[in-house]
Amino acid sequence: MIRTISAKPNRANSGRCAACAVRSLSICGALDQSDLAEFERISRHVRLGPREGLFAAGQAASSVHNLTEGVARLYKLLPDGRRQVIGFALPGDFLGLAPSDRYSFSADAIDSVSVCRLSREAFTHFIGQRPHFLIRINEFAARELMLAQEQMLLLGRRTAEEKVAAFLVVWRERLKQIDDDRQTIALPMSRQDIADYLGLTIETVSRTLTRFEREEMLVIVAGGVRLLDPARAEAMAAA
Amino acid sequence: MIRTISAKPNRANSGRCAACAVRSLSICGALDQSDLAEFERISRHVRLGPREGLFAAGQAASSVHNLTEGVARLYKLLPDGRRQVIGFALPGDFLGLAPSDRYSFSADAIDSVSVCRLSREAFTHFIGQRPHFLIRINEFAARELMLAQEQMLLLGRRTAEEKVAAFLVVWRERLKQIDDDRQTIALPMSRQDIADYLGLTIETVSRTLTRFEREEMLVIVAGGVRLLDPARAEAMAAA
DNA sequence: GTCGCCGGTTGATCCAGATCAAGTTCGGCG
DNA sequence: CGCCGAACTTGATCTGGATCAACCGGCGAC
Repeated sequence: MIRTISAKPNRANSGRCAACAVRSLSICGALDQSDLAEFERISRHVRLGPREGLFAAGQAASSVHNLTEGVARLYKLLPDGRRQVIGFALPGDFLGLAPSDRYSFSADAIDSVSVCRLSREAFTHFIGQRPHFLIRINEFAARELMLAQEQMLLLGRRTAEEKVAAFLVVWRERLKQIDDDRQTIALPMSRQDIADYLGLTIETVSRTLTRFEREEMLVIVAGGVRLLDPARAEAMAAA
Repeated sequence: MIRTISAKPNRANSGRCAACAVRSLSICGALDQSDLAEFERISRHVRLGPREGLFAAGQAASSVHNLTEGVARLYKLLPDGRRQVIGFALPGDFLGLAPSDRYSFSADAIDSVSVCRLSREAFTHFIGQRPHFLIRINEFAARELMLAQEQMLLLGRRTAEEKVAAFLVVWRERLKQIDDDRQTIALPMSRQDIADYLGLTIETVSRTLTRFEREEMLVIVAGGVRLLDPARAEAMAAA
């Protein structure tokens, strides 16, 4: 009886992965039909509301996650409460490259988020059987690492103005990649999140955006900004 | 004839990898006897003097490197010359996780450095045949990524004092891991390198170290520092 | 030797961005 | 509707670390 119940969600979700809108963007892009069926069997679809946590730093890293919908913030905290947002995860992003058995950062939903959750154990076994999948994971890791290095340059050596401009340019590029190519750049995260991502205060982010608006580089709208002068933003971001 | 000449260095170096002091620390720790022979065949041993470049950002990423001796600095430059050191590579470290076909950062020798250099092509082929090796590479990538995230926290949210203390503590730990466990922490890199790593100026690094010395937390010696009060340094580094 | 240079230290001053302190806007809710 | 609170903006002031400017000391060239 228990076996039947536990099998049920999988049957109900049959084809879930095959129908996944972000499959080709995600690590699952490297999986064929039969791989996909197995992946679906070992993964569980989870929905989270705004502000709900996916996992927290220090917890046993029992699961890996594949984001399919929404935006998540990834961050680290110092004992006194200072926070560094180390990234924003978008659909297609994989959260599970951990070198230890504990999460080294926390992740929570910004808006409504959907993820595929797999036990780390099952995931490790799964990848061990599939070298092409491992290569894919590797590519993702290398890309993450390059982004992290770019962010170090930003945090260590750029001015507030450059930081905000670079953030907008890179974020726009990422949204474009997941096919959200509107003139308005959606900013689902709060000013505080942006500040903690850029190593600034909320006031500096706010002032800088206001100034960009005054200088007619962009317009601040509900839930985002509209870039009027992308070239200028890109120039600021570049140096 | 050409074939004989090109085979010669390999024969001369036979057993080079088997005798490698840092093999167990490096990605090669995942290789068995026969893997190792093949790895040796496709790799070339290169020595570099102080300040010599391993590769530069923007160049075609034709090689991957495995550091076996010495210390290298990895860094990114902005068009106006501002520099961010994104890491220091020690024996056992692997430089080759690139998501694109161009190097995204530059690397050069700080002191005398030895590396194993492999063509990216041969390396890609090599790992494709060896899933256990891929898993090892993955572990290295995950560790790199975690270090990068820790560094983002440092760059974005820590004070100058915390940055310098954290740098010393982490660096000491790394030296310990490669069996350089002396009371004196060797600092082969310049003050400028440290400043560019921590997102500070050379003056601030110098002043902070001098103050630590005045406060009897450490003693500045030629080529490094001697930690008198590691507990205090660790407390500073923690928060 | 001693000259010059390079890496490092130290001091005085400056300023970008933090901090402190009000406003303002807006969406949710009785 | 009007009240509340959260998110954001704006203004005034402060300060940690940058910048500017000597200076020191060791060492390699000659």
